[in-house]
Amino acid sequence: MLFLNIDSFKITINMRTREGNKEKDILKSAIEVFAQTGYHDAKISRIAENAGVATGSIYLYFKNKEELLARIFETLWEKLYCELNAIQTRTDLNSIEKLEGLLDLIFDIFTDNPALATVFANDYYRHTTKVADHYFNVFLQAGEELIVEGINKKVFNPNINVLIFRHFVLGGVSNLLHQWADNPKDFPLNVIRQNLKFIVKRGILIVQ
Amino acid sequence: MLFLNIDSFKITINMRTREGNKEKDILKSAIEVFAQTGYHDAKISRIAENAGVATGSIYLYFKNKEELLARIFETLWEKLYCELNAIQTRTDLNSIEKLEGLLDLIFDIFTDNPALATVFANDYYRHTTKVADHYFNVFLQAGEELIVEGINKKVFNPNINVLIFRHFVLGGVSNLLHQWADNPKDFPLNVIRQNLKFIVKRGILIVQ
Amino acid sequence: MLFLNIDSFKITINMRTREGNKEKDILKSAIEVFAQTGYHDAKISRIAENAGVATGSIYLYFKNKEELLARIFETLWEKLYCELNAIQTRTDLNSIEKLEGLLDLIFDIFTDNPALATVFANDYYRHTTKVADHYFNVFLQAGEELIVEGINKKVFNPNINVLIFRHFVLGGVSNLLHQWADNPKDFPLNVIRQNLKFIVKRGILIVQ
Amino acid sequence: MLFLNIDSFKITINMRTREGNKEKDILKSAIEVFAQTGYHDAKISRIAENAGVATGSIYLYFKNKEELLARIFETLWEKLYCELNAIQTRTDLNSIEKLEGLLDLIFDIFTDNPALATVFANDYYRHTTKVADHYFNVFLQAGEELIVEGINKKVFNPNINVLIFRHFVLGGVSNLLHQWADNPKDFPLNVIRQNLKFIVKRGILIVQ
DNA sequence: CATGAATGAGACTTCATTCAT
DNA sequence: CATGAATGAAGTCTCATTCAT
Repeated sequence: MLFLNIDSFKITINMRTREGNKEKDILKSAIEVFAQTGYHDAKISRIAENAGVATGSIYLYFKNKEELLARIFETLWEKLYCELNAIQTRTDLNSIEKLEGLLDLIFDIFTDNPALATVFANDYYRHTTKVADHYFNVFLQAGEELIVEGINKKVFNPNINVLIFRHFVLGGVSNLLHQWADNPKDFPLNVIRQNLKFIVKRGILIVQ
Repeated sequence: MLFLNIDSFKITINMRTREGNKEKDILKSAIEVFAQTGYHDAKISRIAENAGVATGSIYLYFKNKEELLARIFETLWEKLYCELNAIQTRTDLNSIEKLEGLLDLIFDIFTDNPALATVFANDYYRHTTKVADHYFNVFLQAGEELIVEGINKKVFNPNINVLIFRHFVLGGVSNLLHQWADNPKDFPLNVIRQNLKFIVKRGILIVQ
Repeated sequence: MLFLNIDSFKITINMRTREGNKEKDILKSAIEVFAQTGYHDAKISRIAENAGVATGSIYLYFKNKEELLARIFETLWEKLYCELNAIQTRTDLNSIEKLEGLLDLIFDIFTDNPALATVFANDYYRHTTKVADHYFNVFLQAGEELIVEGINKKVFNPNINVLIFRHFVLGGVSNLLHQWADNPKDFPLNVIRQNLKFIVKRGILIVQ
Repeated sequence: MLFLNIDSFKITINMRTREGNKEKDILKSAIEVFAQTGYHDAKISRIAENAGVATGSIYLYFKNKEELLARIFETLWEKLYCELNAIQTRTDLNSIEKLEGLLDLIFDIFTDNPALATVFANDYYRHTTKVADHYFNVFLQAGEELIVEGINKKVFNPNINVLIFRHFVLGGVSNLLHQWADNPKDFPLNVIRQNLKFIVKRGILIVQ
């Protein structure tokens, strides 16, 4: 009896917190609207409507419009960083496979949410915050380590500047995803992925 | 004496207005301000002040803010297209040299005007117009032709999707130039250029 | 044991709700918050938090924010009116003593609740209601009667316009209390009280 | 000829600056609207409409709504201070006449602009700024000096605390003007002025 | 009675664009 | 052609109030 009472009490408590996670709904909606119109032309009222909440509700979960964008990227980079770490610590993969894994990772994330690619390509650098940038750099540095490891193992070309390589590949991938998100029928994603890996690998591999 | 006074008075007044092409001054100023603040946060009044003209004068030369950005890129792509054509028609260069020439072309243009790289990376896709896009595509297609020619001459890998390659390289180059424009001390431009060529070539070349 | 547990559980729950009069808690809290921030900048949520109740609970006791302020003053004027009546009906006091008693009355009330002086000085006239104003006027008229009585008894100067005198003294007292509530260390309340009585009675001139 | 040219040049310049002083129009309108609705409920759009300008024009002359109120009082206190100084330096007036002159000064200013009295009574203390407060205190201290001078000349009672006297009289005067501004028909201003001077000087008691 | 998440109306402020001079 | 003061439309954000639990 006592347990039952306590349980029903807990249930009562939980019912007060929203069932459908409104915060996630808003973030999802914001990504879509940001992708469609760009950060500046995205109206809070439209994000709210698209999320199925009232305009004011946005401000229960986010301090302002800027934080909305920042949180999108914080979440994104954190997720990417965690999954990259999982790849990095695997011992059953060689450096080439790890690099391919990293590219797959990026493609998988953005395949699940194409709008994110558009928002990243158009609005990230202009509107990022210190916190979001921190997460971004942590992720990028983990990526760099993967390359450095490959260089040390004499699999990747040591003459390539890692920082430049990273910016080049990131820009290329981001642009490809951006174009794909805007016009997915022009080329299938798996074709992009294969071509990309080929270009990246043949570029970095030591040619015998 | 009287005339002289009046003349010198007029001259003083005239010195506030530029001798040269006011339209060019405005475009130059717009590129700078767009680069600094982004298209949306760029205020017409600041572009005018930076150009040494009155706010209203902008509208004597440009229909509106959007056209200002559009004209920047129309000019840019047109110039790139012309110079690429000059390369393309040369008979003393092989495909590899032509590809390198294209990359050099892009680097040279943006080296002369780093702000342009920032504006392109951040604001082009969101705010371009049909006309600007037309010039852009004409330039890109000329670039594609150069690649196709190389494939036909069995210099470039025929398995690579040219469209994907083009988007990848363009995104990569643009991101590199953007990073460099924001932070030119991180890596010298000639190092970027060399690395880039190496990555692009080793990626696309048929390995013997 | 089971019952005991349930009881103690309920008690724990109940301890979060106040034992005492929730309506009074809210009014007390409202006075504090109104004094701190002014009526307009006072947030209902802050009044609720400060009172130890939920935001929505305010509306169980008060129709809206306006009524909160109105009730504060209704209570105040009613109390002042009752106590003034007690003075007025005393036969052991002459007119001068009754006037002093009225001033003491006002000082005593606001000494107990300095925030009230600030709220009165800043927000009463702008946000009062008909009901609160009615109570206010009833109190003021009782004060006027006291003065008229003194005039009839040839103790107070008959040339003084009673209405003007009342507005002048009320304004002066209210401002003094307001300044004191904001900065109680500048001058002790009893000094204010003595000076005030003196000025009201004798003015500023040295009497020959 | 030269002079003529220069003159006509100046005229051209002056014609560009507005003829009707828009800044003053806006301040005048703001005082009216602030008096009618109070600072918080005064809408910028209504102040603009009332001033005969567009909403956005307000912001050409004032940083924001707060500065609008601050400038009203800065102007007011500065004017009062200057005129009080003129009185203070006169040698043909004794201390009593100077005190009366100060009260006349205040009455004259607010008679010209009754709304100002309402705004002062209701909104000054809550919304003043450091700058406005500085001007206010400079004026009040000049008033205090006048009283101290009277005390030194054995005309005013030395037992009266000057600070308390100042707050009392200021509060009383302000309340009287406020009541009068709201309801000017209840009592004519000259009656208020005479009664006030009498009470301030002589108090309420019949002097034997 | 009590709660506090959700609502949405409304105001301040910005800034691209205009137009009288 | 040139000017820059003036315009006014439109979006972000706040907060009193409600209502499902």
